Amino acid sequence: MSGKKVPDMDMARSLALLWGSHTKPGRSGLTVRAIVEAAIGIADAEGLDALSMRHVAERLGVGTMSLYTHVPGKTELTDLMIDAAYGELYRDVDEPSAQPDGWRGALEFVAARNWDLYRRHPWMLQLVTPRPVLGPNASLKYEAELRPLDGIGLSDVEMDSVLALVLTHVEGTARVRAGLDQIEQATGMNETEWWLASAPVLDKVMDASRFPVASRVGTAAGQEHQGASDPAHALAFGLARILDGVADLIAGR
Amino acid sequence: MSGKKVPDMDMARSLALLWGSHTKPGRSGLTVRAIVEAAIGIADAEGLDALSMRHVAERLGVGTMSLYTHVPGKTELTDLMIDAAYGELYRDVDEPSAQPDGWRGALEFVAARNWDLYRRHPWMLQLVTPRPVLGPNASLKYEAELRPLDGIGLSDVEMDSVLALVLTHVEGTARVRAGLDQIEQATGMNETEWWLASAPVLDKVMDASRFPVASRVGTAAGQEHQGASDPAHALAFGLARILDGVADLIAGR
DNA sequence: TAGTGCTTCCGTACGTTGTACCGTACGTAA
DNA sequence: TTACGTACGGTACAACGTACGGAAGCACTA
Repeated sequence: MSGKKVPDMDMARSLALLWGSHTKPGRSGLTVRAIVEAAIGIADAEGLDALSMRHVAERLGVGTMSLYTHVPGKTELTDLMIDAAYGELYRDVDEPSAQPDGWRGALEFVAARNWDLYRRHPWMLQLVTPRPVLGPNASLKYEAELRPLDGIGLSDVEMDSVLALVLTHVEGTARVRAGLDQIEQATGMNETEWWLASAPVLDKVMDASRFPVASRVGTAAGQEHQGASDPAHALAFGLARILDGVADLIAGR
Repeated sequence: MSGKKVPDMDMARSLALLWGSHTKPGRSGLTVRAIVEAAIGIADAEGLDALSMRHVAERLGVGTMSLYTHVPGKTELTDLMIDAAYGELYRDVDEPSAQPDGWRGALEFVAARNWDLYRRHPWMLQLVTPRPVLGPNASLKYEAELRPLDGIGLSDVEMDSVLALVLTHVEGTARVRAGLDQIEQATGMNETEWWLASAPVLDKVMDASRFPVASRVGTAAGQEHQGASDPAHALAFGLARILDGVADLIAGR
């Protein structure tokens, strides 16, 4: 009952790290910023599984334990990585609301930007936590993505719900996309090749007599997407349905 | 260039395990089924992080390496866990299509069942891979969930897309829910307590002068949900919008 | 019944991981 | 020049998945 961590302390420490300006480099040039950049480089190139403190230290030409002088632990490092990545999203806070085609065009833009971000940094999908990382870029992201929804007939709570819905959809489809990429990299077999190779197995599994609808639809969808799933198509299709539903909500006022 | 695994071999082995009837217990009573059940018990109670081969063996009163006689490795074990969990979903293949209120009621039922499944087995959210686990229960799930969408004016590909959209939405919101539970268990602080405690920090982060919309909407949503997010509300709100959008698609024919 | 062989069981060991602990060595201020 | 504080990093520990090889029990045949 006593080994419990005190969240306040951790949070204060994380916040100081996230918001603290760049500390001066020590005698070996080691900086929080440099550590974060090295970590992101590794995660981008080799995946989150390859991200170890030893690996980061090695890339920086530094002893492993030296990292702990600047960063409390791996958890805080990943928080810093996430906030740094959020910084890539928008040029300025009005970029989404400046898009053409009103709130619909803006949400499509937001979806595309988040999708691209996840494609560049697929490791983010393994690190996202329900409680937001309260870094300097998270607030800006939230403001930028909310502005186009202001004054179109939604309540404040609805604005938040609509944005969350779109972001959850993008995250879900991006996760599938990232998973496919990871499998392809691991096995050297892309989705289409896999689908073609496992067609006979799928036919047996999807027994047409026991599962008539599944076998028919599965075959049609497989042919269309040349694989078990097509995340890019799912993103577009789902977003269109969601935005139609939001339009209904607004029109119902 | 030679250490690459041959997917076909792995797949054949996995399929044999998934579909193979229960092998007879050896001289210590060890069975694939028993191993899977023990693993699920651990993952349910202590989370996926606590699921180790040593732990499973300990629970069964068996040497760690004995497990490898019955299961090739941890990856295959988790595949078996997932398929076993899918078996809990539906009483029979017509349960979703027998729901009242047509395709809409059926999809709401499907969403609720998947949501409940993820609440019972939150570890599934950390294991789901884009390529389906081709076990005996996956096909049944697919058929059961597709049937209510048959003959309502959607093409085959659209049926698959609509189902995938709903399932992705449920998975995304359930992931948030599971994340909150995990944090609460780790810190002993529930979402509302955390939100109340970090209100001053949030006020500073969401500077009302720089981020007027974010601070206003964030406050409203926070008050409404008594926390940074409310997955159950997000599930219902999002599903309503999605189903409205699907209705538009059908009506547009 | 004795022998033979196959399968099941499992102890040991290796290479990983995050990080606690503590000694060393350097840059800066007095 | 001396002294202090901080940055650096070597070693060590517990936990992980699992390769390897020995030991032991069961089902057969002779």
